[in-house]
Amino acid sequence: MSWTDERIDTLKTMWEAGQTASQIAEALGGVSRNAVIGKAHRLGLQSRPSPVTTKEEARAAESAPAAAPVAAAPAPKPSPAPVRTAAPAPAARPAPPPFATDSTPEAAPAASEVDDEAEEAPSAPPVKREPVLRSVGPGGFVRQAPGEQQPPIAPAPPRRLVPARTAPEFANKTSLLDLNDKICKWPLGHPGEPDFHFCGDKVNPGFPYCVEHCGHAYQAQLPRRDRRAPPLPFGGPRMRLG
DNA sequence: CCCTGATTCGC
DNA sequence: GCGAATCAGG
Repeated sequence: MSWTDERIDTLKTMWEAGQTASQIAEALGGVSRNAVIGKAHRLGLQSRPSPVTTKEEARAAESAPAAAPVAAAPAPKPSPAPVRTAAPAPAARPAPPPFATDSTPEAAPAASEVDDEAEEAPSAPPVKREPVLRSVGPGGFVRQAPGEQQPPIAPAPPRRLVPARTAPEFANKTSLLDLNDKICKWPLGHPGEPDFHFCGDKVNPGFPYCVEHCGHAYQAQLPRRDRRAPPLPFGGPRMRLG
């Protein structure tokens, strides 16, 4: 695999969004985590919150919160003081429903409301996590262990980078940057359009999609005579424009 | 052990 | 430029 502009763009975006190198490598495919890191550095995307802290940083982080902030004894060595911009928290972000209740009434013409869907469970302890389930997909597809085989490129590849700016009405929807191993990556809409997003439901464990979309992605073979023309979910192979 | 990113260095 | 190997912290 080579670093096409497209892939580089994906790398940049995901890297800046706080996705880990492993996640980026997996999303890109065909490259290792190291390759992603190496490329990121070569691109100058250097140094995000790294688990590895230098001794300088460690001391700074240690003394800073404790000591009075006014002290500010300028260290002889310019410690970068890495500012943790924003709050990445890439992994744990299930479904932030800070719905913009105010008015943004322009687009989303046929958007049925979902706000009555508000989460209940006022004090429900979210203790139960996926207990190594082995499920059988709805389409009758054969369940495979996650490591056994790469999932086939089922629907339109989520490769196509989402424009960084998504219409605010869909800001709470699952964007490329929200993708992780626990949520359904089934694309909805078309890349490049403002309402393009991903399903975002909880995945069928071991699969990149939720149970419902696994049923779309993995379909048991039918006898040929019973088979109809394939649905071509996204218009078939991408056309090259220009 | 697992994970993470950083760095090196042969290609 | 690339990325495996290696390093080093969590």
